[in-house]
Amino acid sequence: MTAETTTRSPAASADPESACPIAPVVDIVFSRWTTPILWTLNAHGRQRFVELQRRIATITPKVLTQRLRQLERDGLIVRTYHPEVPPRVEYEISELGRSLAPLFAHLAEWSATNLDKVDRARQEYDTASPI
Amino acid sequence: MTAETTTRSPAASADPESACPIAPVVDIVFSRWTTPILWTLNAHGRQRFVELQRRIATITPKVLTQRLRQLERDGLIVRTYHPEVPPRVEYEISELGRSLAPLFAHLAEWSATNLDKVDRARQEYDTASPI
DNA sequence: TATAGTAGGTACCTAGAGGAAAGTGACTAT
DNA sequence: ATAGTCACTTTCCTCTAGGTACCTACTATA
Repeated sequence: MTAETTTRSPAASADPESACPIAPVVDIVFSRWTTPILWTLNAHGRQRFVELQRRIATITPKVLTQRLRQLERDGLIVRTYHPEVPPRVEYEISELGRSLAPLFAHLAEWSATNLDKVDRARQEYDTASPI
Repeated sequence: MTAETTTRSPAASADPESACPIAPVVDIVFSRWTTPILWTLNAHGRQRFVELQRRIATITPKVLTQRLRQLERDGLIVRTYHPEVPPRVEYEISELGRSLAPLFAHLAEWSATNLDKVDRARQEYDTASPI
């Protein structure tokens, strides 16, 4: 990550953050694989590593581990380790993570309303005369 | 996609899309550089290429062109070419793009409320005992 | 004895996104 | 004659996220 994210020079509308105030949130919430993980944990409740892996399926265990650690560090999920044999680890969404639910619902709503418009725009663009 | 088998096992939520219904929207709206561009166009109105480049600053002209083309194809922005000398091109947000504004506002609100919680969670995680 | 199951860790490697820098075309101003 | 402007385009290069494959400890079960 960019380690100098909190430098706030007043006149510097140079970096992408001052050009876009939601850039930090986008980094945290909408980086690669985080939305499927958060969505799955929110939809199906507390789950073990292999359950997540099975539900998302195209993610590799290495990357799943990375993303889970990152989400845990950001406080969006909670990891519970049970020192049994074989080991058992459970992941669940945190309160902070659950506070994203209305946002996700909003996004799903926009998707339902406008995704076909994007598709149509693409078709128009692709069939238009390439001047 | 996987369209070969007729066996529909109920647990076949394999691809990341079925695991996360908002994945397509995230791809369209929150891919790299798209949020700063959309935010800038929404905040400052119709702008020329160099204005966008100056406001976002860390983006290179090559990537800015790529992202603008992509957003135009998706119908989120409108490009207007004026065949003058020197050439003049103006970009503005489309109606479809403007429909994202409440979503962005929602995101900004979440950011204002919870970004410091993420920061605190990170500090806690980093200072915790690494068992 | 061998195998399966769990939750990862580690080493190596590749593809592709993105950055740097220079070029382009048509015209104008000096 | 030369330089400058705009909106890119092109070429080359780097860097890293992510993929593949294999490894760990431990026990129950066959």
